[in-house]
Amino acid sequence: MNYSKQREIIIDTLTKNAVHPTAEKLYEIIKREHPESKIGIATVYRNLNKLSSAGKVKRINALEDSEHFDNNTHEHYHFMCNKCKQIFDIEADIAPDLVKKIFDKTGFLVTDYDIVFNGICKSCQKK
Amino acid sequence: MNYSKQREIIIDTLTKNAVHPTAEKLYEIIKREHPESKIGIATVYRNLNKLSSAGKVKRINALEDSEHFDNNTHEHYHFMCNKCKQIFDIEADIAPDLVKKIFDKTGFLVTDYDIVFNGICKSCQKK
DNA sequence: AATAAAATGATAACGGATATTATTTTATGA
DNA sequence: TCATAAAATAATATCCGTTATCATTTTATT
Repeated sequence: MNYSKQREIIIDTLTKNAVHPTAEKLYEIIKREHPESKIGIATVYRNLNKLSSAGKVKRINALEDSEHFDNNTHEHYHFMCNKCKQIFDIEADIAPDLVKKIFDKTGFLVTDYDIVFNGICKSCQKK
Repeated sequence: MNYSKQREIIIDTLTKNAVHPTAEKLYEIIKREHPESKIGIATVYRNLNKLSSAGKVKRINALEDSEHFDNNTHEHYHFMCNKCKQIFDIEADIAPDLVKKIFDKTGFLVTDYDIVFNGICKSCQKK
């Protein structure tokens, strides 16, 4: 992967915005914060795809219309609040050894997975 | 929900096809098996949405372009093989008490979730 | 500096899903 | 059982997130 200014901005912006933005959201932020960059939406999609194939970004399939992205590729899950629509991190230790358990039980080799819980977050419950 | 012949066919066909079809696939099967029914694709989508809101059908977000549906609404997970693209069931006991664990740990109230593993199934590994 | 490979911007195109609308079917109850 | 309102349907236009295309620019290599 060759260097590009745009990719640097994309990675940088995703890292600074740990809110798990969609490609579109990320594009908006970049346009706002780097108006000189003249970056195109296709470039954002192209790079997020490339980075997620390379394992440098995690794609989150959030039971919604569009995908979200996360610069944290360490094992963890997500929780999306149905009211405020925010996405929170959930530590992976609530369900240990999933890959091994599945292999032992079924012989299936898990290479990737994505766990997204839906519900109401703590602060939205109080409202 | 009022009765309709089309909805009956949709439920019936989904029940008989435990392969977790997409709306489009289901539509094709119905056209083939009930050519007299003249069912429209929008009706299939409309009913699957309605049935899943009513909890009578489970929507599966399979890290793919389109959604799949499952008539089995009991708690279980899914495994999608990257080679043969088949979707298999995984029993829920590999990760017990997720909802409770999340609530205890974070205060978030989980109302729904969807776990889809990706990888290579047993028979595709041999090839 | 010359060249090839990679990346970009602009935008057309794709495709899954939904909205629209006129029509038909179902449920209700007089 | 007929009249009426609500629900559902078929056909299709539309929406919108994402990808493909392609001419141009940038990066890496020698």
